[in-house]
Amino acid sequence: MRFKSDIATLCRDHGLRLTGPRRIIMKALAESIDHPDAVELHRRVTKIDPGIAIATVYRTLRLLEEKGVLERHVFGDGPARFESAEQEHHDHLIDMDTGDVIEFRSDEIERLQEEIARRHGFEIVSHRLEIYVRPLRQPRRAPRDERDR
Amino acid sequence: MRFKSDIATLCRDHGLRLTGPRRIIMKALAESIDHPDAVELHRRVTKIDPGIAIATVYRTLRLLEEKGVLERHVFGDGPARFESAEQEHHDHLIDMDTGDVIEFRSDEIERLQEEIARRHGFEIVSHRLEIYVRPLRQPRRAPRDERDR
DNA sequence: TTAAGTGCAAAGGGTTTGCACGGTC
DNA sequence: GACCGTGCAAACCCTTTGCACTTAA
Repeated sequence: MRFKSDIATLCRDHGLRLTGPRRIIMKALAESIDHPDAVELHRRVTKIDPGIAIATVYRTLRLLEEKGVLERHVFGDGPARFESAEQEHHDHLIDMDTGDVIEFRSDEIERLQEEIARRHGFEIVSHRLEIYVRPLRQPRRAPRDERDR
Repeated sequence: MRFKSDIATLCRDHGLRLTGPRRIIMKALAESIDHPDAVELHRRVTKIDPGIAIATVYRTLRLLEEKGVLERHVFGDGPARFESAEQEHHDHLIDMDTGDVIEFRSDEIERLQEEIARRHGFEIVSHRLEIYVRPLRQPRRAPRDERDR
């Protein structure tokens, strides 16, 4: 997860004290390449400092969300998952087999949404587009031992 | 909420017993023009029979969802809200001022989603598009019969 | 020094479930 | 008469919160 600036700067800029737990939690976020939920993140930080309470993880996540540093997503009926808000807007493909999240962006879809909202007399505050998917079976040649059956 | 058939038929077709609570809950659903959640639905049915437990409402909703009669939606981080699954697929505009839900459909967006999923090597299982909106100050409301396609 | 941050445990909201009783088929 | 459905209360999961203690600034 990429942030605009380093952790100390991020805290200073938002009026947050740079505490031990905070540093570890934000470092774990920065090193995440996925979209972890609070429990998973807590698992990661307690490997470094087992004393960190899950309440602190929840508080830090909420705080960073309020400051606009993180974005919160709820896929299906699962727990909230987080990603950096400091990147271009995008939507998500969710691989239902693995839970993996793939980011994508479609200007065309964005434009159509604007148009639909306007046509109904609204302006968009935010939106959420999630496509729940399964891997396509690759068309493949049958291996030798599967032929001629 | 419109169902394909009457309540008795709906139950029989899905192997469900037509009990008193069930009849009242399904009648309340049929008469709903909005997208109620379990608590709101419970409020409505207890006006007719105050003895109906909220657990029964939850069980009935889950059952009907599993049978493919209802669709479950979670808007924002609110409670699950339900609508008939026996209608054409559509997406939702959510008026953030009132909580009202407006249905819309865009074949163009559907097509683009298919394209995106395929390009990433996936097939779509389901998707969810929610546009959170606020009324424009000089609203130009779409006529009732105007379509998005 | 002192307000912000923390750990812990308890509480919260929405939803599900175990149990014994009651009603439908 | 089976067995499904129900009411009730307790349990559940994820998340927040009250409290007393600790710590960064």
